[in-house]
Amino acid sequence: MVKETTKLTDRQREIIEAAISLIAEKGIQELTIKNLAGKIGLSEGAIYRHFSSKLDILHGILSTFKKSKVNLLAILNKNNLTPCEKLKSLLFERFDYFEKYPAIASVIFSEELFRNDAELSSYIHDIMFFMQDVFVSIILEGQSEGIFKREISAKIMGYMITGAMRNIVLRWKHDGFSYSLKKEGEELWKTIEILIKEES
Amino acid sequence: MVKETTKLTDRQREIIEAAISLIAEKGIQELTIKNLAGKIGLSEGAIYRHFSSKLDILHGILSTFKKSKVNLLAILNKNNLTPCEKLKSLLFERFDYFEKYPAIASVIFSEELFRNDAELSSYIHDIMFFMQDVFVSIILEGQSEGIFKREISAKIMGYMITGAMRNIVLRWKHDGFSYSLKKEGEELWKTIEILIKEES
Amino acid sequence: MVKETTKLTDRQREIIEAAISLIAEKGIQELTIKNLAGKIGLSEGAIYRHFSSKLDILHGILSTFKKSKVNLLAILNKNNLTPCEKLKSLLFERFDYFEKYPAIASVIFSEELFRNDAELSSYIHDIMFFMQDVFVSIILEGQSEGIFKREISAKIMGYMITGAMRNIVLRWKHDGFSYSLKKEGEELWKTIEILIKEES
Amino acid sequence: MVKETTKLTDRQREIIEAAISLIAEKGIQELTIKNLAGKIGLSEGAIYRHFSSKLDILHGILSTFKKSKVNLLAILNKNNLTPCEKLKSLLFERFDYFEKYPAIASVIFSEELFRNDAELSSYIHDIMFFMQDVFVSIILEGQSEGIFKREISAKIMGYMITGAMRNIVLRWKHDGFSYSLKKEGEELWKTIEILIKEES
DNA sequence: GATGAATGAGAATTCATTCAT
DNA sequence: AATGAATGAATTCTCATTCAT
Repeated sequence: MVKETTKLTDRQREIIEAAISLIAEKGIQELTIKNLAGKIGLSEGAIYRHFSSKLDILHGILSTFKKSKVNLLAILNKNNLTPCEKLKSLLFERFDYFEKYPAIASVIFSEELFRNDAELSSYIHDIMFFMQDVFVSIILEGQSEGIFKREISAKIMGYMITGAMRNIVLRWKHDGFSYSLKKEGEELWKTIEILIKEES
Repeated sequence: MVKETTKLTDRQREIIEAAISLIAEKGIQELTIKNLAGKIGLSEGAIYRHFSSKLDILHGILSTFKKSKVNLLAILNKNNLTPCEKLKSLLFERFDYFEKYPAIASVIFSEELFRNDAELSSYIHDIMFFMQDVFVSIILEGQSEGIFKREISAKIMGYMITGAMRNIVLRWKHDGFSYSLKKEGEELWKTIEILIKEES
Repeated sequence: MVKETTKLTDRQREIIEAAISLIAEKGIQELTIKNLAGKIGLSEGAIYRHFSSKLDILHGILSTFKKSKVNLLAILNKNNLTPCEKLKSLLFERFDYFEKYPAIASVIFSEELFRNDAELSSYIHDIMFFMQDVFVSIILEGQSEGIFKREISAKIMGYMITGAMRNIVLRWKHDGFSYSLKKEGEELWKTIEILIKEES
Repeated sequence: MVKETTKLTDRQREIIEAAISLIAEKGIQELTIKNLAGKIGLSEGAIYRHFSSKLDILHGILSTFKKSKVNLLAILNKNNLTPCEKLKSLLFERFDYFEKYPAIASVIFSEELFRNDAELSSYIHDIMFFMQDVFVSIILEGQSEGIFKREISAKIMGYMITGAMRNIVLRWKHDGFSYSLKKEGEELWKTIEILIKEES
């Protein structure tokens, strides 16, 4: 079993990356040990040198996702930023990340794929909920500072922002990654800013 | 092959309902002919008297979803409603529907599940995009009438609304359908109303 | 069980004919109750009103073949014909028959198709061997009258004649029944005549 | 997919041999993956490590048959042989081969068995037609040299010879391989020789 | 580390046959 | 007579996993 704290070997990283892109390209049903081994150029048996089971590989994938939480927290804790700036950089950080790793973007928004295993399922929900929570806490901060509208529900606003991100990313994927995701992110931000800011 | 226009027999409806709730409860991987037959109390072979293949059943499921499009259009075309009222009834209609058919709600927001088959995949994307488009067209209407903020992107707003709906429904499911979805819908509407309305 | 002596009903005949042409067109693997019923426009269950089992249908097919034995015997016993004339009319009778019922021709030469069931297997071998025997007895007759070469083996000659017939018919079928089988039969007869006749 | 040019592994050869004898003993309907695996003492799944599909196995069988073409061509090209000698050695070579591999003999003459798949069907027809053509070309050679009767049709003669071979082999099989096929071959040759040779 | 053969469980599907209506 | 639903066995094939080399 790959412990979360354990550093991954090069081979393990390679396998996880291959698994992610396999899912991103063709869906979870194509993530078979055979396809995975084929993609890397290993035999099927060899995979088991590096992961004790397929489930273990899926865990590895989700651990990878979890790592990106660190970036979020860094932003959240930059005290020199206003809530508005925080919100913006958070959003842009996410879109940058997804543009850089489209395969991960495809997979991270497909929670349902992991429904089979209880542990995996709660794992990915954690990740999604954490992202929402980060947004919510910034919004609350902004509301308490009086720069964001106080009458709206921060929780709902969190849902709206992460939901919109998901829709944008998945449509981007559906369109074959054919345009700049960053620009979509800027458009999203513009609208959020207008919506959320308290009239001064 | 089950034609879209064909009326389904009772058995076919029964099978599709069983399939939807199987997916909702345990995920698409549990949708096997064996489980399906077991759930209904039939032999595996018997399923094939009613659907020519498993794919055909999945088509049947998606057709069921598509039918709910009709409700949306009915609202869209109620000319005596203001855009604001339209938006509200649309939202509530959806939440009512999902509360009534939680299994469908679980499945309809899991586009990725159908990625295996190209036809199914585009089918479900159609359904999702259609819902977004309906929201967008109402928002545009409201903007042109000057009652919704003109500076925001209607498309983005559509993404935010459907995205929020999805997040709410999935969290509701994740929490075991333990509270009223309707109330969540009302909360969502309250926030949307505040955000979108032009200050008079 | 359909007794051999029993007269077939119209429906039974219809079913057997459909079965034969199904085999002729697409091979024995396509002879399923479903296909058969579909070809006639009946339900699958209905077939069992007329035959107690699929095996029974196959028996019916072979009985049909067996009936054509009668024609052969009639020729064999025409005492006013010389062995040479008998041989010729026998040959032509067969080619006429096959040209008229190409489906039967396709099937009767495919003994192997019936290998599954011991009874059917010996049945069809009977038919084939009977045909060979008829040829052999005529050849022997001709040899004893001194008009056919005495040094050749009548049995081998029988093999050669029926074997050639089979090859001609199957190639004819392979070529899509696109030319006259009768002409091929004449060519065959011309060669046989030359080969077999004693120089006078 | 097993390429024709690819050397087969030991296991592949073993599987193909088992398949051929299974067909020979009990007919094509008994050639199931289960029976095949059972005969070799493997699990069903294991078969698929060596052949990608059942069709692939059937291709393998036919490739085996095709290889015996080489022997025929070798005889055809022995320039020091007279047409008469060529014909004789060809015939004997075939009977030797069939006596050595009775299973193959059973199968090679059952073209109809492979009718299911278009490719297989044309494949086996190729093999049969090739054998006929080899006989025809030798007969034509003999006719042009004036040692075979010129008035007979070489094509028909080819049909007669291969047809007789088939009848002899299948009767031999039907009789449980209980006598020497070689002797039958000699009898056939004696008759052919008498029939075909020009009186000097 | 890596390979390749093997396994056993399970998947979708087909088929002959039965039976209530 | 005929239908339509149902069954149970069989079939091809896939997959995660194991293990000797």
